[in-house]
Formats: sequence, structure tokens, C-alpha cells
Amino acid sequence: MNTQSPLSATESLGVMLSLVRAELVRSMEDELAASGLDLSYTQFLILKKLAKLGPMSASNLARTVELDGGAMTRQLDQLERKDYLRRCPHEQDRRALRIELTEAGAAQSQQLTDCSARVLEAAQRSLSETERNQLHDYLTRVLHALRDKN
Amino acid sequence: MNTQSPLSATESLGVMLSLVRAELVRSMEDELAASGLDLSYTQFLILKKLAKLGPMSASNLARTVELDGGAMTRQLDQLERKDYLRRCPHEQDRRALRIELTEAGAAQSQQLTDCSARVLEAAQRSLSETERNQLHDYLTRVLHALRDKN
DNA sequence: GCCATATATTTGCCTTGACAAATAAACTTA
DNA sequence: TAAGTTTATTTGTCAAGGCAAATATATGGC
Repeated sequence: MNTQSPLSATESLGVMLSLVRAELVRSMEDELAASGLDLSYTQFLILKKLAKLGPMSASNLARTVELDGGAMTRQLDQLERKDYLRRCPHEQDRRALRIELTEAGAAQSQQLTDCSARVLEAAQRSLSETERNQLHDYLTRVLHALRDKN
Repeated sequence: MNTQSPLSATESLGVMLSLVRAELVRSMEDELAASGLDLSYTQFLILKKLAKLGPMSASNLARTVELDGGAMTRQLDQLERKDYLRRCPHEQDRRALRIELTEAGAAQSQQLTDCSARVLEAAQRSLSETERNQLHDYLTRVLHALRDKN
């Protein structure tokens, strides 16, 4: 199922967000696969954050990508098995881990960035620079409106 | 987990979409619960479509709310158990079902509309009418760009 | 130092949705 | 009209994420 529907003239915001997000995730995973990377969208986000921000604890990483802590544990299991990252002991906190990229993981950080850039560019290709900024701005404002109830 | 993170200055489009959608779904479900309706977001969408478009087949409904056919079967099971809808035989097509609201289901259609309106209004309260239209337009254009690959 | 509380990680349980296979019925076409 | 193809519904299987409980450790107040 999940055949493309013609999409009625005015879908509500919630539906639009779901559709766009789902399509973006699919495109991203296709692009990753096409680049020879065996990564889910979530795993892509995790590696990208690590590459950008450097080693950090698992819970920190979970907060950064807005993922549940339990789900993070399991994603880390997979990424460790694929040898993209390592769990090291945390220097200051013996409860925590220091998650760091392996050499193999670091080696692909450029590819991740490239995939991401290509997909985002394709997705927004009909939007001008100004419109892209507006889109981002509007989404940010909606998010804040929802979080700061009232 | 899933504590609110401060949300860095420029999250990528994919992340923003996920965040906004998740928050919108949560708000919607809170609002439904506050109105005494025991419905998930998906169930809300199904009932709302039925109320708006009238009886239709399950697969039609699935396409309309962009839900997998198998998932639809199970949601219909739940909604039927809650006595919000009925599976009737389809007049012209013996393979298909005619899904229709029960009296109880129809009685709540106004509440669904109200909940939805309140949440959408709250979510977009900082956007002008023009901006809301732009947001919708941009999302539509991004969706088309992703679907019509290149 | 001791206790209460908060945080980090892991694990189990549950629900959801995607995907695929099975079955039944409709449609196409030769 | 018979064969092949498409569509509708259901069910099984799977991976993912949320939530809660368990365990270990840190932290703050006394």
C-alpha cells in the first residue's frame, strides 16, 4: 500500500508534515544506499551529529537527535557492530559513555554531508533562498508555539 | 528521555519536520483526551475523513490518510470495537468493504473538527494568514519536488 | 559521611506501521 | 469465456520508538 495519492488541494498541516517528512526520509535513505552506505535515517542523523560535534555521551547524543534513550542504546549497538563508532568509558562520569567515531566512521562523514546536501537541495529546488529561510522560520515558530503552550 | 532540547539555531529541514510533526501529534492527542475522546492521532484522521467524505472502502480510506493497508485493517478493528464505525458489505464490489460511521461516531464528528481547529490555530498562532498559506505552499512544493524526482 | 534525589545506560514490554504472502473477487483481453 | 493481471482485505513478521523498571553512579543538603 501507500501508493501515492493525488493529494487533495488543502491537506491540513499535520498531514502535510507527515507526507513531506516521510518522503524526505525515503529520499535520504535512497541517496545513502546509492552512495554505498548501509544506514537508516536515524543512524545517519546520529553519525552526522557525532561528526559535527565530536564525542559525547549517549544521553547527550539522544537529546541532540531527539531520540529516546532506550532506542539510542539499540542504535548504538548496530552502529558499533558496523564499526562506525565505539563506546569508550567517560573520563569524568563513570555512569556515562563517551561515544566516538571509529576511523571507518570518520572516513564517511564527508559522504554523509554530501548525501544530505544533495537531498536537501533536491527537495527545496523550487524554493528560492528567501523562501527556504521563510520555511525554516515558519516551522521554528510553529514548534515554539506548540511547545510554549499558550 | 526525549526531554526538550534547546534546539540549535539551524536544524536541517528533516529534523525540523520531525520535531514539528511530533509536537503537533502530541498536542492533538492531548486535546482529544481533554475533550474526552479516546483516540490516537491516526484514528482521529480516519474518523475525520469518514465524517468529511462519507462511507468508502477500507483501501480508499487507507490511501486517503496515507496509511498502509495492513495498518488500516488493525485500526478499523479498534475503531469498530469502540463502536465508532462499522464494516458493511460493499454494494458494487464483493471484495471490498463499505466503512461507515456509527451514530456514536457521527455524533463526535463536530468535536473532532473543533479539536483539530483549536490545535491548528494554536500551532500557527504566530503566523499571519499570508504566512500560513506560504507555509502550506512551500511544503506542497517540497513534496512535489521529492516525488517527481528531478 | 549519609541520605535523598537526579542522571546514565540497559533491558523488557507494547504499539505502530511497513512489507510480503495468502485469499477472494474484479477486470482485461484475446 | 478462460487466462492472466490487478485490486481489496486480512494476517504474519519485523524493526522502530516510547515508556517503565532495574542498576550504577553522581550530586546536593544535612
